[in-house]
Amino acid sequence: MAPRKAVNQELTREIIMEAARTLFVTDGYRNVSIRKIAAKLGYSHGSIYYHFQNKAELFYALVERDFSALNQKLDEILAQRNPADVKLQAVLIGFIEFGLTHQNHYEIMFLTKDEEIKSFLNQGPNKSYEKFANALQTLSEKTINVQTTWSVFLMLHGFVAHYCQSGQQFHDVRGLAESYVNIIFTSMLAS
Amino acid sequence: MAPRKAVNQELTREIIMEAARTLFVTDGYRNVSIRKIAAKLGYSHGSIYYHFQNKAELFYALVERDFSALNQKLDEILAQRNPADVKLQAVLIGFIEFGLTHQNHYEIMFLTKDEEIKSFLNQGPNKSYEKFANALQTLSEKTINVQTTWSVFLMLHGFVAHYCQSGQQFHDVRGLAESYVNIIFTSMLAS
DNA sequence: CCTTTAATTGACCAACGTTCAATAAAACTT
DNA sequence: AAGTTTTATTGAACGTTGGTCAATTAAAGG
Repeated sequence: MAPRKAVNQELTREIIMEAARTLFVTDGYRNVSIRKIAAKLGYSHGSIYYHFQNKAELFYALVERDFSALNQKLDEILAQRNPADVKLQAVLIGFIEFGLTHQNHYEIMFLTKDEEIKSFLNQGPNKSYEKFANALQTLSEKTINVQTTWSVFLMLHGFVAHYCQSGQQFHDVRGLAESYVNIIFTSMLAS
Repeated sequence: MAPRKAVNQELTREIIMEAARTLFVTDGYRNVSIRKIAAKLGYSHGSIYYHFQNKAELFYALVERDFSALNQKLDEILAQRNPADVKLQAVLIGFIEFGLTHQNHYEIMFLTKDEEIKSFLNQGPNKSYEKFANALQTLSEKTINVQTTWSVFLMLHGFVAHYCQSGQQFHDVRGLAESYVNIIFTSMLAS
């Protein structure tokens, strides 16, 4: 009943994700519809479903890369030739910076309640947390226990979650983030 | 074109809110539709809009009471005849308990990005935070500054936000919450 | 040139939030 | 009691969403 597009460019997962990403970054998961993505690319909405099984899979494909980016960021900080305490603070502030410069991504990575999305998350959050926890253990020379490590994560999460919600950018709250991290930092050493 | 319901019971905001609340508590904002609420009450969906201007207003009306409940909870803790440090810990754990026993409410109170909902929030979150901050200031005998107070809030928020997302109940994480609060508590005194 | 496969389309579905003219019940007025 | 006004309810309608799928044709392989 319906023709097929002339072949100037076939759709690929890459092309779709590229279009989806820019919409996603500015508008967030809920305000981006499959139809808008298709319209932006000049295709019908049905074609998206040939490449992705549903909206959740498409957006998880974007977010999967963000887990890699976060993991890589942690690795880079660890690879710096700096004193352990400097690197430790860099890890803490780095996590906040990541969260606030990819707010809509962070939301899906660590904040969504959507069951459909969660079904795609797999081990992404766990793996990133493992990296984070290892970094803390290493840099503190094992002086902090798992309970404290987890608590530090939750504290950072609280900061990111709040400023995600308020919509402020990282550069707006850099100073706050630094003193927040300082409080966490000193309380880590005390334990 | 359409008749009007026989008069066994006229709809009121109260009745609607009551029906909405039970659905809301179990299913969350996004999974509760105006149509489901109306169906549960045996009315047409249009009738809801006579009593509430839209979905956001209806659910904010529910959440408004939760701000009162939270404020009241804080007042009750402050009114206890206990040492200040005991009350201080009760405030911290009380906030977490509140958040995790009203997860879908907490989400709208402190976690939503939905602009329509935010437009109804007004001073609700600020007012509750003021109460919380005052409690901290009073109970710590002014030894903590505003920056620390705000940080303590963000830390608690992180705990609640995470376990809201994971869907666990307060009684499942009571132990964790207590040690988390202890870490915060000792770091407060250190500052 | 013929056949097969792969990709695209758009009609279609169920559900959503929201609006609104039509309606009738209820409350007033006389 | 009759007439009028107000108030609450209805459901059709609109636009939008995520998702499905038979029909179709472009491209690939023979």
